[in-house]
Amino acid sequence: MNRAAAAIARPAPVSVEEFVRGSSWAGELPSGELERVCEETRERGVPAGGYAVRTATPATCWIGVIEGLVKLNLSSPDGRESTVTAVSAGGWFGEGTLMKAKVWRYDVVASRDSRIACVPLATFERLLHTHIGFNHFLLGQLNARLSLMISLVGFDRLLGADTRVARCLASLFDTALYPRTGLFIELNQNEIGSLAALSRQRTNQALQALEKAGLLRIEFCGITVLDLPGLQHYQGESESRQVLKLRNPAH
DNA sequence: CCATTAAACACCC
DNA sequence: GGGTGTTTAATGG
Repeated sequence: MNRAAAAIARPAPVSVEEFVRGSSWAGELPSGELERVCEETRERGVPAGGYAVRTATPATCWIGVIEGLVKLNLSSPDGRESTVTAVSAGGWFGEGTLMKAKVWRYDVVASRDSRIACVPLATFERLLHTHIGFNHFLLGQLNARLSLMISLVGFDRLLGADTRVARCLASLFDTALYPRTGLFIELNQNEIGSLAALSRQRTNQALQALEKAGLLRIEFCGITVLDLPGLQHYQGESESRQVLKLRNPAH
């Protein structure tokens, strides 16, 4: 097991300690406390396709992505899976679970070889109870997450397929939640479909439309975003009539 | 009808 | 061998 983790951390570009010290909330802590957090935080390697977290298991740590990309997956009883969002390097997740149920409500699957930082529950609770600056960070984080989720519900209910793919991809660039997302997103078309709740071939059509519109480039096992504002505001033609049907039905 | 999708294909990294 | 692009038949609004 440790062999795998060591193999994944090839040249180890960023140590856990460097990662924690470089996090946006590190500045909210006094130096002694930050040092203690660094000592208590453990690193874990997760190979592509491996689980960082499994649904219905106890949540014992707050998790930051040092390197790689992980997907937060919901699964239905019949075995289908849907990706709620993907967390890239620099992102943190699980604070809501640690503060409430303390049982994971989703799977977290590495979409490629990843390294994660695990802040133990006890450490997280100490920060929560003793540092107001950390609380400010958490409020911002929860607010950003809520905002993202409201957007996602809107995508599902109001948008057509092409536009939904565009917005779901754009949502991965939320700077508050995912501070260091590069323009290349290493997700295959199956995974993008899972994000937008679409089949693979419909996703492929949508991506081709977006590429034709000059908003992104389709790569092998991923896409490169060329025009992020364009993706955020994209409105396909075929969708507009579906939206019209929903607008002012009585008038 | 029209759009979507699962299944099955043929490429090609 | 898995990711991609495309076709076909089946399905559902």
